[in-house]
Amino acid sequence: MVEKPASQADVGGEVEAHKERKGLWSPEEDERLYTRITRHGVSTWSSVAQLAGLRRSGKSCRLRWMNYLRPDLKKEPISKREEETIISLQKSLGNRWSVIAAKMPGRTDNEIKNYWNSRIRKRQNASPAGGKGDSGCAKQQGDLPAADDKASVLAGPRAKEPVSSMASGATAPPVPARFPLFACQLLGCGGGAAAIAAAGTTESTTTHENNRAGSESDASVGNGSGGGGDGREGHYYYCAVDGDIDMIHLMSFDDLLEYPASDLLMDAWDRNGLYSTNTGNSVD
DNA sequence: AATGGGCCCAACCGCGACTTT
DNA sequence: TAAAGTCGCGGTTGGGCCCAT
Repeated sequence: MVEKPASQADVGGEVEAHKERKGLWSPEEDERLYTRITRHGVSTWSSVAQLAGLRRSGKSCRLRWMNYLRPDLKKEPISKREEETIISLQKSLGNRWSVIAAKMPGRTDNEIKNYWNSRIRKRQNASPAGGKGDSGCAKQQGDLPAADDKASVLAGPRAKEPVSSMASGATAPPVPARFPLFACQLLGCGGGAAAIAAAGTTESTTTHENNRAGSESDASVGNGSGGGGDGREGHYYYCAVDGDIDMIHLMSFDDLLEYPASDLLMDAWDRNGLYSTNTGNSVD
């Protein structure tokens, strides 16, 4: 993907040494950017470009990191379940790709936007009946309105909201220590998984896959699945994602309790780190 | 084997919001 | 308070790949 003609890849070339480069990134540029960010973090993106010795705009560096180099990105294709999430969230949030991406750990807004534009929208246009023709889960999606609605509520009416800022690298707010850590999964393919965890700490156990760069000094680096406040006083949520849960909904404990117990699979950890599975809706 | 069209994805562009001075 | 700098978002584009002809 990053291959390019040699004429465009002369990172250190003398010709046009001061001219900003555009186009595809070479492996060497990727290496420089990755090394720079993982070792020193990000102060400003324009300085990253400079200090990494790249003739790229800060904007371009940011885009490359966010969409390709970030260690917490998923490399595998978007799954059926994730596709359903995209459809569901797009329906409730519109084309707020960054907000949608913030609810899908490891996925970027660009990736989701591309996926939507190239596949889902096209398919929906092809089927006049509202674009649900191909999904055997359409009914279940309709039967689980809460997931969408809650996502919508938590996203809030404003353009700026905390989930989005987490995806952009903001620091997670402290999570109240009194809550046990748990993750739950809504039954039914339409609803997909709902995973949520409130932890005694904001670290390690709740992050998705890895958070290598996130351990660096700058908060903008590789924040994993993140977490944050839900915008309502006194409520915090935190995401927990494991290999089987490839998408999440964020909700408060109160929101979660609105689901009937039969709709929930609960994997739970207590605050001592003890794990049990399918414990029903007893989140307390 | 050549080629034309469609698809997919990485990256750019323009703009608004936010932050800093 | 205003201006400049920076960031982040959504829309769009360009090019490579794949497949049918």
